Amino acid sequence: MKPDSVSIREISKITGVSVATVSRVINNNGRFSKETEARVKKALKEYNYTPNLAARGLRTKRIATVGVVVPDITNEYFARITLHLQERLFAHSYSTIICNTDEKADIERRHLDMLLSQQVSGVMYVSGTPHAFDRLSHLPAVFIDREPQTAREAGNYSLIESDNFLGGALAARELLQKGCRRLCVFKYRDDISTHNAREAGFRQAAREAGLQAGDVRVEIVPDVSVLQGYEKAKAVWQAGGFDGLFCTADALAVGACNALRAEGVEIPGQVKLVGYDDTAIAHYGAVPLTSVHQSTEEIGRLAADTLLQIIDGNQPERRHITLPVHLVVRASTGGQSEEA
Amino acid sequence: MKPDSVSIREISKITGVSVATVSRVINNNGRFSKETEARVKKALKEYNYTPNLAARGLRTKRIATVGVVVPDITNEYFARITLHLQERLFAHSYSTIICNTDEKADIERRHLDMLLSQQVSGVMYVSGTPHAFDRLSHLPAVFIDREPQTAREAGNYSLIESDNFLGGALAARELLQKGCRRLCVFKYRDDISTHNAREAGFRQAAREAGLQAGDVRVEIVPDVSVLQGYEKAKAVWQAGGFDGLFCTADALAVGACNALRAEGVEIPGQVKLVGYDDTAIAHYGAVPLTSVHQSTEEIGRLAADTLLQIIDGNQPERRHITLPVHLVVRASTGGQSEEA
DNA sequence: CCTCGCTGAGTAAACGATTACTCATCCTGC
DNA sequence: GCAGGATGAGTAATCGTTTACTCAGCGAGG
Repeated sequence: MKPDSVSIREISKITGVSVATVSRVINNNGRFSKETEARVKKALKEYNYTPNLAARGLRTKRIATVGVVVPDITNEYFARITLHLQERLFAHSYSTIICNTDEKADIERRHLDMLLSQQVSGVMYVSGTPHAFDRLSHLPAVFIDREPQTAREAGNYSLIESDNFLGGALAARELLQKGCRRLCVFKYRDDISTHNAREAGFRQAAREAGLQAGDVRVEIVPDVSVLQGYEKAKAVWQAGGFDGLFCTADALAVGACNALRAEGVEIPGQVKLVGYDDTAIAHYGAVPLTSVHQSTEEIGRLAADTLLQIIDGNQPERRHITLPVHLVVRASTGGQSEEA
Repeated sequence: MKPDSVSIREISKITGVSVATVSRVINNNGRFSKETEARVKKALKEYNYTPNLAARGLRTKRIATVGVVVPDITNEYFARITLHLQERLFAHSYSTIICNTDEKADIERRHLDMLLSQQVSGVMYVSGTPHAFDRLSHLPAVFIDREPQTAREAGNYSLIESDNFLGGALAARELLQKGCRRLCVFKYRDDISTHNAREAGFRQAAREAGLQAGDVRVEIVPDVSVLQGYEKAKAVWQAGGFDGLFCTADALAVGACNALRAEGVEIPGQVKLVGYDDTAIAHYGAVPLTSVHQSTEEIGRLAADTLLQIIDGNQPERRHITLPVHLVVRASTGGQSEEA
């Protein structure tokens, strides 16, 4: 019913000032008298003016929109980060285009082409391996969780991650302190810095506690899914077993838990279990799961602020931010207390 | 490194044809010879031409982007729908701007203003009560799950939902068939068509089985959260109890399950429990949860196709689509079999 | 031989907003 | 009384595409 949207020109006609002045008032840019300002603002409100972002973007070559590239939005951890990113960016009047890549290079490529076409002012990579990073080497970018392996020379980006090494170490210490000696790690892939760091931290803590390298068995899984955890746990248990298991993602731990119980193994009696990310499933699973917690809110907030800094042309305060993590102890390691 | 992006004009200079012809080739629109086409296409590829969507949007007043308004992206059910929406829209070369409203009217309003500024060609409402629907009464829109209560006269929209009435009825029949007679329903709010329909279906099935209206107790909860389910279950149990509980969302059921077990109640021995949405937590919770399953994939696919039809100016085949649901029976009602 | 219709392609005007120039007016200080 | 700076505001070019007109050339029908 209402007019689709009035343009700056119509406001100009209505108020009797030129379009240039209207634009100046809108952007609070340049000089104009108090009266002019009042008159224009009144008209803007009254006629419900909505700026045409296409026109503005065309002229200024920048648009208050950033792309968010995420491997799987149905993963609760990623969803939470995405949510906080959006909240923060929205508060700075940026909008976000969320792209789900499913970890597929060709999908990511198409998404990036689209983002470039949209003239987005920056890109946020949530835990993604950027296969197509070269396409946007000149664009402001922030990586969350995973470091880009390629195109590292292009300078215009930052990395925000939580302390994965520490997270792995906390997991190991918890298991060791609770008496575990035959340790096992289920790690997601072998080429992701995030998960490698978790393993490294775990190993180091085990070494410090006097274990030999051979006392820690590491299994690689190709997917983060409950099913993968289930299958792998069944296989490893039947092939010799362990008394402490650390999974670099909660879903794996949940699957492992199910498999072990199906084998008649008691948790935490015979096997103790630690997951990662502290997702809802960890709270409410069959056996409440001890898990490494990282603050998605803080990650999102910092990442958004950093990207905005880069977009504004300021060097970010820090190029590489590492956030602390802590362990939430639950029944799967037989504990009540929560340790920082 | 690479040139930011070549424009149509540069392609025109390179190939020696006019910009108009280049545009025609790009859009496969109008007449041009085979040779011209080949020459232009070669140049486009070679110089890595990327269309400027701002310019195109400015000229054509429409842009291949739709807004997706969702109350809470961290809710697995919404996230799955959003994912499938995006996949489908992306396949038709539309991009999506995902907006999280947190069910807050003012946030929704700001999001909608932004979407209008972006000149999006349509809006998808995922299970949201459109508080600000009037802002976009002229825009193509598809509602998923919840029917708009206001501005209903504006004709340009469709509604996709699953059969909530049937879902409620299936839940009731399952509980009744397993011997429950003192039934209780935890319903999310009292003003949401979706959840009201679930309750209505539940009541009707109970009536058909010979129960009196008084045999079904209904409790309203203000939030879909595990905590709410926990508190409400504790209170209701201590105030008299029930032997069959239906929650209109899985999270509530998980909370209720925890509370009841904390009270020493056996599930499914003393109380049987049915949830809704069949989310991961239903599979892997402490007691695997019987739940009503709706296909997020189908909902997403249909919604996307319908919105595209409306955008293209065709009346959608059906203005109101209702999808079937089925019950997945698990331990919380003591069952193994899966019923359609 | 003239005219008509078709084909392929160029010219130029939008779309809505921003901004570099320009300019009239007024004030201030000498 | 006048130079010169400050102030407020208008003119017009521009961003990259699309598209309504226009037109030259060519083949066919009368």
